[in-house]
Amino acid sequence: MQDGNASAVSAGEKISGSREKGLNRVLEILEFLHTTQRAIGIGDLAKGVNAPRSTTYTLVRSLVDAGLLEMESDGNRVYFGKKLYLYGMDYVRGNDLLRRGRQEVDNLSRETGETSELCMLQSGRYTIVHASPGTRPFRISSATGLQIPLPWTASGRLLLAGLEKAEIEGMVSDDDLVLPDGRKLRLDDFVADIAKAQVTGYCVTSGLVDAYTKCLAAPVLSAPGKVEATMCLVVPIDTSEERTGELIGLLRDRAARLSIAA
Amino acid sequence: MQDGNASAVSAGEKISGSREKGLNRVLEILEFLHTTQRAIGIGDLAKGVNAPRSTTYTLVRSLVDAGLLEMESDGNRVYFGKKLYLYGMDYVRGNDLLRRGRQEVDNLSRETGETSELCMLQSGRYTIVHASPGTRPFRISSATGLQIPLPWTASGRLLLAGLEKAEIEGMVSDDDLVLPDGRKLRLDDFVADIAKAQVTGYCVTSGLVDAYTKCLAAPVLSAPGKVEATMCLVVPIDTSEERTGELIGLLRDRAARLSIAA
DNA sequence: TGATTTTGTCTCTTACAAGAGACGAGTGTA
DNA sequence: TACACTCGTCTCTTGTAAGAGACAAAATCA
Repeated sequence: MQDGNASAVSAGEKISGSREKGLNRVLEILEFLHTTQRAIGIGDLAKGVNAPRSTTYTLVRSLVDAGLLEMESDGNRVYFGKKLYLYGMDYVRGNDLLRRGRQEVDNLSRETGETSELCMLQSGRYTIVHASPGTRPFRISSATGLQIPLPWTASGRLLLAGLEKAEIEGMVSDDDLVLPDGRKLRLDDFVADIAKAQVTGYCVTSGLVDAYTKCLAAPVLSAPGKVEATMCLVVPIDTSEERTGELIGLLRDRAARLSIAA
Repeated sequence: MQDGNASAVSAGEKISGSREKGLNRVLEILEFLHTTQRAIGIGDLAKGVNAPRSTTYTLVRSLVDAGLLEMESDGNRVYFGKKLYLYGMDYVRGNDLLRRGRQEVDNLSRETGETSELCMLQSGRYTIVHASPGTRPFRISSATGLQIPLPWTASGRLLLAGLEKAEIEGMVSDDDLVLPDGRKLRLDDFVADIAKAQVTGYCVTSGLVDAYTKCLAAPVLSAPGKVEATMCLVVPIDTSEERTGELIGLLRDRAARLSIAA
């Protein structure tokens, strides 16, 4: 319900930018930096998150002092800091699934030569948590941390397994149902896909995110029925039936291996 | 000057806990979780950071919603969340030195079999940014993210190269000068060590952190004279002169390689 | 079983942080 | 040389978030 805050960089946001809580501003700043993926001047940052300049200066100073952000050597632009890296490593350490998942993904893409990813739900959004590029001449795009509408992906269909239709509806906006090429998915079809994927224990989508790839995904379970993550392979759309089948088998095997330990 | 906030879990903190800014509370919470290295109940968390319970609940909810923290499945305890991991990866991506440094460290410990580390200053504190365990039967302790008083380490002597004595004094508390075994270092000796290390271009300390290891370190420069990081090897204290020399040579070579690109 | 602590939620007050805006010092650019 | 920027710092006001505390419900203990 109130996850709207995180989602939009500057969406509705009510009428004006009345008095906003400092912490929220900070969360917006972090999210903004995450999307820009580069250091940015404080003035621009203020514009970007739609915050008053004076406030932004104050907050950024706090964050820099704390080490969550770092000032570029030019003394103006800022980006993520070492502290966030350390906290992130703490997260990895405390999270078996992620640690082992990264490993498996790296193995998988080395063995198959295909792009491989570990995906999870991140506050209601589909997120590529770790990606390994594979060895194809054309590097199939996909960066760690990227967030994509659930209906565009095979993993999305697995991650929502077991949820009520109403819940699914709540997590998918109308925009999400519009594919990159302009086609519009029907929510009912999406829900049906999810149910089907849950039964078959894997999912394949073709030409959804772009016209040249298909996506194979298998679920990683934390408890019977509870999908914690997915592993997936992104392969050229003209990959043969046979090889696709092999890859799915391999993928399901590795995903199942990840599922073993709680 | 005001880095005191991060250092002490519950130190002086002035008389009472008058009205504290939400953001600061959050920073304390993160730091607290970083030191405990495990999920913790919200009540305990409030105690730990010395914050009112009601406030803590509010802040934690915000952070969980934002994905910076995650609620354990028991629905009470919290720990770092996926978002922090993603931000951390952004940091790595945007930071050539760290990315390549991790690589070099991993290589180095594989080649030598010794524990190897990449270290940096983190808001005035010595921090092990990345560590690779080596293959010795006794795993020499050292975890990523660990913070240690500067005077206890060889790297510390290199990282402070070029600073004025006054600056050094400001970054080193009296407690920092007391070694784990109770011996007390003289500040002047420490300052002298730093000057010497700068000239020789490497540093070796024996039996400082513990009686069984010595630490070899070499500086990574971001600009002529500016020490950005150090690489170091932690080896048994009885390692021969000859092998120590070899290792230092190797270390300096790799550190220099890291120094090349800005 | 009742006594005691802990947990999560709510309400109300006021101390104080967020924000508006002014300012002087830089930096282009016409 | 003026003009139009942006940058970093300050001051003052007021809307509001931090905090104290009360509660019911759940858990823990004896």
